[in-house]
Amino acid sequence: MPRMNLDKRKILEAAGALANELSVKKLSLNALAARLGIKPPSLYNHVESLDRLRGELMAYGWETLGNEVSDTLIGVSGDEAIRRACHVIYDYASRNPGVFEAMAYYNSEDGEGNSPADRLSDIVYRLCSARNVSEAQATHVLRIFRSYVEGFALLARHRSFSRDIPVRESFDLGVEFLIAGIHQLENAHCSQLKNGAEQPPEGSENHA
Amino acid sequence: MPRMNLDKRKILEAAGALANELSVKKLSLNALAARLGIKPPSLYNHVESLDRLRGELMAYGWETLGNEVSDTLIGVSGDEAIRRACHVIYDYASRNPGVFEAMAYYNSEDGEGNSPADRLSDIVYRLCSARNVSEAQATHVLRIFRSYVEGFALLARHRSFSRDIPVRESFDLGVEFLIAGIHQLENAHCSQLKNGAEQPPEGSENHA
DNA sequence: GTATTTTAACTAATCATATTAGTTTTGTCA
DNA sequence: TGACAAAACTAATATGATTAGTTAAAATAC
Repeated sequence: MPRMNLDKRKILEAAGALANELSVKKLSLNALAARLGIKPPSLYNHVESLDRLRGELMAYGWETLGNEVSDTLIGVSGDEAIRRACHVIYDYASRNPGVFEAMAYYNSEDGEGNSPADRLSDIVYRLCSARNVSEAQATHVLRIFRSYVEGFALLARHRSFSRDIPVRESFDLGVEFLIAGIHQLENAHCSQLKNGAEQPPEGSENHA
Repeated sequence: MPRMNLDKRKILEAAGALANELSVKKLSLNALAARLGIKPPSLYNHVESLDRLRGELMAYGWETLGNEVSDTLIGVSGDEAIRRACHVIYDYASRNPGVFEAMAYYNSEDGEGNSPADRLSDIVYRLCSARNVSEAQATHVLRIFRSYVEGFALLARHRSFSRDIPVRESFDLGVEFLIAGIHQLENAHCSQLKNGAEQPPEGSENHA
């Protein structure tokens, strides 16, 4: 009978914590209600259904992550911006495995345009147009980065990687591969423009 | 009372078909039993639990995919082998979205060492050692490829990509980025060996 | 060929969880 | 203060996984 002072935020935070502890698929209304100190049916005053809750958790995760990425990129540009964005995403996924799983699974199906994918789009598009990479190719680049980063985070979460070789190094190397790929695009485009001979990309500067 | 002639294979095929039609999370014993012409409890003569079934579906998917990859690679080597392997995986994921989702989600947690990830390992390791890429780096390369290909397939499945720009082109471009990355590693290693100055990698040969 | 054992189907029952219906309580606002 | 809306509750329903216990078909032993 007492009133908890619940709002969407508190509920999503509790749901996120549960998802991180148990995994999304084990996130239940029972467990969530227990954690919030209410009975399961009371949740329906705040949420339409369990499935919808998962969808909102996804949106909440993207929003949080989008903010973290934005914060990291203040005053940073060029390749370094991409690197940092990738790292922030990867770290977020490590810290919030359950929420990140929701973000990957419940992708954009349930309405809720995923704003931070949009935010990431912006970053990549800006970086690409700062170089001479066409918008169509920027779209390719965006898809490639998202695929790599999300795929890596999911595999790492599922412990699909043996642990004898540092996982973080693999991730970083992949990011450098992709950044080098952008440079290739840029150079290909430049040499087209200049109509000159093929100019080799410089390669990543900091990797063994 | 009549006896269906069920075996694991038939059951997994029906489960796979259902997963592809409905998605893994909607794969239920009810639906599966109905499709097989038996009552739900009878399934327990063949399968330990729904969760275990999903795990076996994952293993079955990896095995099938592993065979397809092997078949494709007969008589093919070098970069082309990598390209083909990536395409086969991507096609498989497109044809069997539900099963592939199981393969990504239920990764190796539930026992069942995933043999075809091993098969892919073999391919990548062989390709790397044919060049001068160390074993540790081959591990990085393997992780990077898996992440990219699985991540891309999942995002494509979830329709996270706008459809105005061909998705397949994005995928192919990413594969070329990663192949170029392997070449970079190779060159980096060669120039170390020769103790020469840094030699810029040549870049991928066939992309705009 | 019959008897025994195992296998795979069944029905009936249980349990967990999401969800709905209907009620009560609490806080807000005129 | 008194009406109203929001948010909690209890009780009930539905669905789906799972278990218990039963029966019939196939395989095996004699």
